[in-house]
Amino acid sequence: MLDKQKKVAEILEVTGKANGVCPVQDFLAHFANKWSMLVVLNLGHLESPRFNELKGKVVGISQRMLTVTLRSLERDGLISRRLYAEVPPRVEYQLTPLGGSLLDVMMSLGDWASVNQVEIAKARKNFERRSKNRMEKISVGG
Amino acid sequence: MLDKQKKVAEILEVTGKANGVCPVQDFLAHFANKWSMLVVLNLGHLESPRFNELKGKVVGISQRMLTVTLRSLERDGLISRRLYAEVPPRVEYQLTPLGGSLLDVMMSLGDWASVNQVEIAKARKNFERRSKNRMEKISVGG
DNA sequence: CGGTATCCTTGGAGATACTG
DNA sequence: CAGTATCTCCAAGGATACCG
Repeated sequence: MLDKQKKVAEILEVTGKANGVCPVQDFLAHFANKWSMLVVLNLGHLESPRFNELKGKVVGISQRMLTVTLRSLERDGLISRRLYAEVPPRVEYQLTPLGGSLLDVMMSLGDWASVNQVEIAKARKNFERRSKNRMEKISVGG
Repeated sequence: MLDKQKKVAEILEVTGKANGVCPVQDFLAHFANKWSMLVVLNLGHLESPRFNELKGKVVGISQRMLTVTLRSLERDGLISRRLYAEVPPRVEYQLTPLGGSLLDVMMSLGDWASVNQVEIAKARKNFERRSKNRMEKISVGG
């Protein structure tokens, strides 16, 4: 319990210092966009998929966003890109070991989200109800 | 190893179905903003801090964004808010058990980020170098 | 097939001023 | 002290058309 607090303190310690950025914050700034983690998950599932194969799996992504996302992940060393000099060209993507390690973290995050999504939804409903009551008191005359 | 693939498959399975959203995706959509996780971390570190105390710790946050962030976390049941009817008013925030469980996940994410930030930075430098070479070939005549 | 290039929209977030 | 209320800006992301 107190170990936990201490560990949090360590993580936050960096944050205050000159130019120090919280690792969690830093992570989110880079990877917490609409598609990156979905692509990582799909690459953990498929084996060396091609561009359009991936596009088919990542439901709703546009060609542009898939390109942007893949470049960004490649840039950070999470995925590798292999271009085969054929006509028409073939490009395959796969997770690097680094990307694979991130996949583990994402899975425990996925676990947490799966387990607790009901409780969160419940909390949200409760919160709505409470604020609605306040509204009703105000708008009785409407 | 194959267990891992299978688990990823489960997480992604929801995604394809009608109105199904990937838990990871869902998580990010709600919590992956600029301040939420920083606030959660700070609440894991401090004990029942007051509004301005928190504002002092979360470096760079504005009054507005702290309010917005706290409301959102409260709405999702991750933190609780206690208002003491004093003059001037005193408000204290703390993590709920749900929020505490999220803190654990964030800490393993923080671990990953801390351990791998060097490798990521290196990968990024490498990537820049490679694209710069391409640029130089193009702009020789400039 | 696997991308770029371009234009456009939207909402997250900052700055500032005011309040119970 | 602990917030609201506005206004504003910018960059993430979508739509569409073209390219090696």
